[in-house]
Amino acid sequence: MSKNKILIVDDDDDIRHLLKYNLEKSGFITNIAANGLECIEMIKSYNPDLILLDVMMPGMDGIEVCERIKSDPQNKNILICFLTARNEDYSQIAGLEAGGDDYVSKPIKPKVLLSRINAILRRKSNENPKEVKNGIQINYEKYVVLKNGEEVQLPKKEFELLSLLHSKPNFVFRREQILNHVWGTDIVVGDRTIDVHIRKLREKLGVHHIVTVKGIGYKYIT
Amino acid sequence: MSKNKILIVDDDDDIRHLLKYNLEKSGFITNIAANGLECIEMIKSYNPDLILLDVMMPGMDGIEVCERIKSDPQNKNILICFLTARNEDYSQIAGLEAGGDDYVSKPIKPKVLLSRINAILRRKSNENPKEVKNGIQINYEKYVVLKNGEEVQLPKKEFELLSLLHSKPNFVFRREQILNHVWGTDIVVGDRTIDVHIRKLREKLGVHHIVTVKGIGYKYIT
DNA sequence: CAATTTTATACACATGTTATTCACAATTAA
DNA sequence: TTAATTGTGAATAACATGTGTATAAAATTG
Repeated sequence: MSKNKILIVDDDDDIRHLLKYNLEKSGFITNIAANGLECIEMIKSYNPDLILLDVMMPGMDGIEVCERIKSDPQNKNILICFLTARNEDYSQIAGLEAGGDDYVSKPIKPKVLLSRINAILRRKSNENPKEVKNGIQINYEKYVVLKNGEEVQLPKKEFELLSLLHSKPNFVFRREQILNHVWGTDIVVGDRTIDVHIRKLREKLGVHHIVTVKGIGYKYIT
Repeated sequence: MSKNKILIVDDDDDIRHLLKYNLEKSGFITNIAANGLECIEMIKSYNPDLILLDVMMPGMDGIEVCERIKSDPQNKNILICFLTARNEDYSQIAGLEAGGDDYVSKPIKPKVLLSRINAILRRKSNENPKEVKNGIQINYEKYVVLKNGEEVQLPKKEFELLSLLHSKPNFVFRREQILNHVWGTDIVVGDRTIDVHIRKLREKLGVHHIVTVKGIGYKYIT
């Protein structure tokens, strides 16, 4: 698992750098933004996994920043953790929290923050376990396959077929199972269809990843 | 190895009894439940090894029943095999399948069901890698045989034949039994067919693993 | 919305594998 | 020894899969 990138957004310079220091010491890659605008501009280039977002900021407040971020489907897998001051109104945050994120109250205790961050990331990584298997990594959200780090765009059916096989490495999927999962039960396709898609995958990923088990089906090997 | 207990859960009375009849004929102990609630109530007292669980049922559907069962750590070694109708949505089953179970599509052919059940049970009994029997180990998921740790790919019939013999080391299977299990009861093959397959296995695994019992059949020795 | 490109499927045929048969040799048990 | 049974080599049948190409369907683009 590669290091997680965290974007710290707070108008207070001291807090920014305190957090940066602590998080980097714990192995995260960090970057900082002083306000909502900077944050939004930075997302594209920095592509953080998680944003620590101060709620109370001059100009655009954290809630609004969050809404803007989440409104772009491209960012739907970016996690947001609010930093809230004591006495802050939690009602709005509560709503967002239902979306899966979290918040930490100031004053921030590094240990608390850290465990909170780890919890969020763990939750997230459980959601879509994208381990690398045999040089092939699948990103279900971006709908893209990484072959030795290099992005390979696969058409829908090929992607789904690979996902299935990849989800259980070394497990032999019967042709019937493959049909049911990738094509669905009500669709009838010729019996060469699976083979053709397997061929395409082998062309794109290299022949050695998918192994035929004659009379049964196919398996993705590690 | 004691007889395996199977709990059959389906709302259709005919199917329940058809399955019960077939499975008992094949040597399983069975019990039936007509819906999810009955099933769950029955688990504690009956303690099945495997549950055949219809997906589409009035009230609680099979998926939910499964989730409930699996949520209790006590039941974690109960196997679940879904019975699915054509046109059923497999997306949820896919996830559960990753847990190690399987499914059979309706209309259920007794022979398919039986071989599926046996595969699941074998897979299971193979899970905790106990002693290797005479240097030969079978991996039912990968559909390979490990000969001193080295993978050997066997064709379907050879694999099934070996699986059968291997499942009960030192037990002599009569030729008739072998035919029934590997070839099925309605298929007629010449009387040299078994021998030929045995020969192939001996070639691939070494002659000393399978012993002929003249006039009776064969056994896999440890 | 028509043109174009991409993706999905079909199909015929090549290829390779697996299953089976058969004639006959070897073995074994009585 | 003999009759039954099993082992074996080689031929063939049956089958499953790979592949080139055609076509259909879907998505994209101007």
